Amino acid sequence: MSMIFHGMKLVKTLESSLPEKPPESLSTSLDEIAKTFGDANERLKMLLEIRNSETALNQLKPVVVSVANQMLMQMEPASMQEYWLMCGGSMSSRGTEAMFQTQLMAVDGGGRRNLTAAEGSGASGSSTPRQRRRKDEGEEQTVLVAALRTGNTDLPPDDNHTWRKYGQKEILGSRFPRAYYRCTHQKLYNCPAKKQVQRLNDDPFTFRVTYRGSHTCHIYSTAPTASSAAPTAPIPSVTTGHSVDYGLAVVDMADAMFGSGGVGTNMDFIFSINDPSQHHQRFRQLDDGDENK
DNA sequence: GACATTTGACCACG
DNA sequence: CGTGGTCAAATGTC
Repeated sequence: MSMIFHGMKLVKTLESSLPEKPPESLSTSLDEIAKTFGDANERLKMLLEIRNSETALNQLKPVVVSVANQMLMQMEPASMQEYWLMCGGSMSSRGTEAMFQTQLMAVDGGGRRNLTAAEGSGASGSSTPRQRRRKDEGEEQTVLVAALRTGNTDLPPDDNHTWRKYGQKEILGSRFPRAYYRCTHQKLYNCPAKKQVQRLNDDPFTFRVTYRGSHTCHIYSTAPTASSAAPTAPIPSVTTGHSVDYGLAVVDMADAMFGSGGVGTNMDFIFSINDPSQHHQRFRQLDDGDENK
């Protein structure tokens, strides 16, 4: 939408200066307009792709389509301009090439298990098997993130949290291994946040990042929304001073603009528009055929 | 020495 | 029993 508005603005500018426009700059302006609308059309197609995948996604995310439609139908120019500015500021301050993120939030509705004691007991062969947590209850949030195209493209884009890698696993049907990270402050502040990073099969320059658990080692300027329904005792004294929580700030911003769906199910599409002339990323359908079995 | 990463093994779960 | 998530010893880095 913002790109369309931008294109319209260019058209108006051109229109007002048309009589005295020299042919060279006229050509430049037309090129710019054509490119802007072309890019907007490309993104529109992504959204339509999302809508068309309703059937597949509905099993998991009943609200996907409505939110996509909100994007398409209900955005107001004023808020779009604001959104544009917010995105631009946020992204430029980070200096990342992640141009396009799709956020998918879900709440695990599954049952929870009682975890027994014996945490941290011995290694293999011990008579008391160590406790292994599985099936983290709470929300799960999946984000498609463009990989850095310069430097080490193996590294997942920075999300302003410090993560410690604790595992890597070959995943059936995936060309690339899945990496497992947990919050660096897990021990210190009992922070339960974790994330998984997985390259997409058909686009090595895109990561699927799945966040689990919300950070309790951080302070948010705005109250986290559905993504942190029940945070466990935030630590007020922990102010790292290093920038804002980009990942969750994005969610908050999207919530503020679109409004959250019901508890636990909504989908926010984040277009990070640092430089609108670059968006090599294409939306990937979140279906099973895409990658994992 | 403290902390992060690697990696094979362990174990929960379907 | 296969798969995926986690553990923890070994190793690397600062």
